[in-house]
Amino acid sequence: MALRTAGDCVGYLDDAGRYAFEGQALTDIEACSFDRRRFDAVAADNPDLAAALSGALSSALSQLGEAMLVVGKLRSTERVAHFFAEMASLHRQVNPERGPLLLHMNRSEIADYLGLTVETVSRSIGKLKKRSVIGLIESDEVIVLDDAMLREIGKVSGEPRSSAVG
Amino acid sequence: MALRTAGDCVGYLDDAGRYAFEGQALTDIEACSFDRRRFDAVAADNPDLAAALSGALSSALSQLGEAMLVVGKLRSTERVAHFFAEMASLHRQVNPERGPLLLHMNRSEIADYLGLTVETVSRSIGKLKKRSVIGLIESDEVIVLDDAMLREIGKVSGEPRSSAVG
DNA sequence: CGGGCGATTGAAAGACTTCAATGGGTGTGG
DNA sequence: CCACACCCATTGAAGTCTTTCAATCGCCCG
Repeated sequence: MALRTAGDCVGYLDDAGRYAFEGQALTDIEACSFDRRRFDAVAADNPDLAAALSGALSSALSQLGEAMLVVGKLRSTERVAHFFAEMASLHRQVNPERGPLLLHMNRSEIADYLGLTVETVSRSIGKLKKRSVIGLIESDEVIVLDDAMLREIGKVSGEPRSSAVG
Repeated sequence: MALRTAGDCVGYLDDAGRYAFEGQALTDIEACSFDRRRFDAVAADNPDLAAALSGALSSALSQLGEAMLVVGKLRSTERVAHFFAEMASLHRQVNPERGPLLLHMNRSEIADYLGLTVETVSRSIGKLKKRSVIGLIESDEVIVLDDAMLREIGKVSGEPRSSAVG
């Protein structure tokens, strides 16, 4: 339900206080995990760490809130545009040099992430391509041709549901 | 994007570390707010409080995750059923005695909460009523006639999208 | 009684899904 | 080395669901 990149924390404590996490790595990764008891002990002595943890949780919360709005209020092509914009943002964050955006996800995974079907995703990508907002090198290698337009299309606005941005 | 009831915490810290919250009270409420600096100081000395705060955040996170699935994978009538089930659950939690469920929301607010239109919500409620899953006293006073069925209809399952529960 | 607001209902249009078929790439076995 | 099977992406057509546009109904209030 959310995308993470290098340096991010994952997981949370469920209602029973147990660590909960489900995820899938899109690339090779390195990850650290900590013993809960010892981590809490350290956190108790380091207000900064506790604050950072709380910050991570808050950040995840606002990210999920954003995703809710995307899924609840955006049409298929708009959702796909938002997804690409999000991906591009993460990509820049880790990989400053300009280069094609590697999705590391096939259509089926994208569809699942956006609550759509494979076919709709494919058609939406087609529209974005035809409008020259993006370009495709491979089916999972994207070039953002018009970042401003991409963000505009994928933007969540308060209006009902008809911002068919030309 | 989420429903809260008596005793719940609201709000979180945004990326800049500032308190962020938007909400709407459906009934008269009493609320407490705390000075951030002093609260943090107290939390630093009370690991239990810090843990409770972290728990509240985690709980909000899992609640939002659930909502994501509802909005992303359920059809209109299923979403409405889920909403009623959720409402009924909160209602029981605060108000154990059997009684009609007061929504405190009009159709427009429900529609917004579920990412649907007023008309669709109205039609979905009509279907639930016709199937004798719920009954209406007033437009915002509901009686749950078949709680099991309500939960079944509003359940998020892994299957694609065609569990037209008879 | 008329006006206004919320809810419901109907009809048509629009969007997405589902079913079905095709094309491109890759990997395997003959 | 090539043929074939397979997976993924794309495209087409039909079907289903939701939205949009409109009209009606009931209720409360002035």
